Amino acid sequence: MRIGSPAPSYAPFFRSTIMSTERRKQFPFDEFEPKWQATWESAKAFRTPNPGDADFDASKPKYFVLDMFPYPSGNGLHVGHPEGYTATDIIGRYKRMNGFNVLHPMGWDAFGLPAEQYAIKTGTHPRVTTEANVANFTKQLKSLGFAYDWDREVNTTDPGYFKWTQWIFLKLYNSYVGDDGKAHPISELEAQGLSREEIDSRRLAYVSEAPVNWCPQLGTVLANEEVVDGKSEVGGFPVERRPLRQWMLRITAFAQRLIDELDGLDWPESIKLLQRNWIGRSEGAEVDFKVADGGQLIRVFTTRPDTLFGATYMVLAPEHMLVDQIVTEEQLPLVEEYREKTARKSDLERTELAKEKSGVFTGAYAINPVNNERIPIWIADYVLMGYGTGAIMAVPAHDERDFEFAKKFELPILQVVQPPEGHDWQGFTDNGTAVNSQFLDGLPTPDAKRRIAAWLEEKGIGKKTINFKLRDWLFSRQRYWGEPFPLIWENGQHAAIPESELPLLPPDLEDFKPTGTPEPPLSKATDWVQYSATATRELNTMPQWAGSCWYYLRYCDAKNTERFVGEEAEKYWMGGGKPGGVDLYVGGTEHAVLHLLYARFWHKVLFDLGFVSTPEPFQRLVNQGLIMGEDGQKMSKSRGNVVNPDDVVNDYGADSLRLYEMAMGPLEQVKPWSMNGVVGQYRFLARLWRLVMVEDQEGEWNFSPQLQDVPADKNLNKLLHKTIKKVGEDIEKLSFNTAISEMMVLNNALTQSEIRPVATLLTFLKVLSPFAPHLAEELYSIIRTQFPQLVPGGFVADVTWPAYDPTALIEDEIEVVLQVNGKRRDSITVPIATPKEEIEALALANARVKEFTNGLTVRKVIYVPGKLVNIVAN
RNA sequence: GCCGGCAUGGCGAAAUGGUAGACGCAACGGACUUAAAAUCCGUUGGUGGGUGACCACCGUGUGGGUUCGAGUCCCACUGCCGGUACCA
Repeated sequence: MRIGSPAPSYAPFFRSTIMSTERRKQFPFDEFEPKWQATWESAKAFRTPNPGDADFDASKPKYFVLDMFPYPSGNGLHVGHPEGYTATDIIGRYKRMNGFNVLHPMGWDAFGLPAEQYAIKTGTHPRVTTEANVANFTKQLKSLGFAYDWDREVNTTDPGYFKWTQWIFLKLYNSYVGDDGKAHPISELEAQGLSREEIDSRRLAYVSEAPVNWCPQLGTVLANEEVVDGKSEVGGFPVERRPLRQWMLRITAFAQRLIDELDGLDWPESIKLLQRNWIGRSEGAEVDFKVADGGQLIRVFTTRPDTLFGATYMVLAPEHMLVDQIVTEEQLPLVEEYREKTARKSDLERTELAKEKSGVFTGAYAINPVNNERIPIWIADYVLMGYGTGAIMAVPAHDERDFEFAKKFELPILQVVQPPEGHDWQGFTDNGTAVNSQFLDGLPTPDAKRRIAAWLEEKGIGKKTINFKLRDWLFSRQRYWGEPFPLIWENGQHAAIPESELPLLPPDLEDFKPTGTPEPPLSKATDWVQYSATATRELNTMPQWAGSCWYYLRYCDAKNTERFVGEEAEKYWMGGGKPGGVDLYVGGTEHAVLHLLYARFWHKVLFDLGFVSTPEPFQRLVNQGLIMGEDGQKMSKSRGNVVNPDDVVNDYGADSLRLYEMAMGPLEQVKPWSMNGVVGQYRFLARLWRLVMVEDQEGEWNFSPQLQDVPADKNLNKLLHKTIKKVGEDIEKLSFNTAISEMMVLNNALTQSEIRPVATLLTFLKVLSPFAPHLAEELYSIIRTQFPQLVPGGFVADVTWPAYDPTALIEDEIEVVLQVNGKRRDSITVPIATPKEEIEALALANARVKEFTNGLTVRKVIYVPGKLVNIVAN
């Protein structure tokens, strides 16, 4: 394809016929933006060759710049989307211009609830809805001129994609974590002769009974996001927790690595902290308490074993297995009632509504192993079955929750920690000194912890332990629109289907209505369910997170039918000698824990099994800030403050939108939208356009006679090189807003000069091109028609980033600010090479300085080279 | 409650410990126009003074501190935004 040879011709704009709704365009972006988008597309301008391709240049370094791919909702693009996308596009284009092979792809996280809910309502197959939404999103994204390699587009609902999601699941299913903390193939356990039960209990994907949100009125299982305050979002019916056979992923086996290996990543510290807190490592000890009379053991976890002497009662989670065994006949009715009541409550109710502590005495007692005291055993919902051992020793004197509970039920409170001066010991939870604790007395808390741990271990009744808040990942959903599990059930046992049967497509259902039982909708496809005469398929589907756990890998080799990603492609794009493979990952903070933790988990499993070459997926992470509405509120349909990017593109063009999204402020910051701000960027681009083009009487744009092939004067040249330098540095720092300001300064200077040197303008366009690629491309090609000898063929997107000339930046003279006692009083302009002594002398002799030092003694003269002189006098 | 982030003109913002407010918006004045829009030129933190070029003082949420010098560093506090919530 030949580029840019025909001279431009634009239709005149008839002002009189154009109404206010269709305001007159200040430059014909509506013509050239679609033109360049089509040109880039047909020229495959942003196709990225892979290792092995004929046009692949292995000598270039790689740069993998990634956006969090969107869920293609029916609402279309939101102005929040192009914020991150523009940032990565600028980086990607800039890196290309700097000689990198850039991988900058886009795709669709397209499984999910809304399409299924729409199907239930209208009967439209989710595939149809999804296709339409993807088409709309694609059109919208293409209208913004992003330099994606569309050949690498991925879609999580595409069988060619989810074949590999299912394949990775089978890897998880067929792996376990060894003593080395790494994933290994399950075949190793088989070789050791372990039983089927033992093997199943160690798989990274395993079956467990877990509670789901069951809504009897709606006759369906609900996702967490469909439950609001314990009621269904639709209809407001009560939702119960009901245990159901579920698939779980053993992410907890990676908890420590998920914490430790954050260290090598260039992520915001706040996000690392969020992940660490989510994983929630806590060091403590497990202690066994004997049940008096019964003899059963109750194991508790505590971070404060040093307070063991202060344990005056115990609490079991209501669901705790031992409750049935130890409860006395007398207390049984109360305990039963309490257990039933808590079972009905959702997690939300248990926490948010239970401000007031509740609980019931079981009638049983336990023996405190340190002093053989009999202490009562209670059940209470403030002890959670899912954390630790589901049982605690209560030390009311030094734990807020136990303190509250003990006060309410009038249980004894015994001091065992002496706080520092000025603190009340009741409810004191910090470090202090052990008291009333026999052999621990006088020890500071950390020492007491060590001492008691040793003692417990010696007696064989406890040991140091580490606990994590992180739970295993509930991986199954009772939904239609998700990846089916590549598993079957036969004689009550599960088994994987052969890899050759992947992808396992979901059955083509026509009836999407809930089954009315907790059975997943796939159960309706009776033919599909029957795998063989004796085996049936697993009916659950995977959660939406599944597809997004590995999509970045698929981008490296999106069309590979043999492997989830080709080895060579993976090594090249994900390699680079750092822990993480993706060089820059931009997305919202809402994924700080779940998506980013799940993806890291899968990646580590794949790494351990030798399928990928780095231990971490994402080296550098940046969170873009939320864009608020013009009213400063979060954008939402109900507030009516949503801005549609299509409207902005229509009125001001894609380049204006791109520029505005970047000029708003720092990328990471939360900031409000302003349509006037868009206009500012639009005017900037229009002014730049008019540097090259002038409008005649008929409203036709012609090449400007002010643009001439003459050398730039010294000041303009200095400004140009300053701009090249600053914009390049700012892009590297992701400070796009200040880069744009600097380009505006250059633009303003050019506007004000009578003659505009064409070489200056061409360089300016190169610097502008990552930000406003359409206008840059258009003006570049227009200038080529007038100065063919100055403008080589090809896209401006393909040119080399201009190098700035440091010599052009050298100032002949510098302005030195004169301060007296830190206050600016005057400034002097001196030749650059003026020695320090001379500048100081000039400063002291300065009339204004004298005025303010008059009558004072000069104590000190501070000279900051090239900047200022501060005279200290009193 | 706990954790994190933010606080600068009328507004969005900018400032390696060194001239606070670059750049943009809005506003105001002027040029062009029959007129308006657009465009171009200029003014624009506050208070006070001067006919004027200018000058002084005050000013980065509040109060202290470090420093020759603080929007920037330290301590204490206030307000707003986000996350999280009985994790023993």
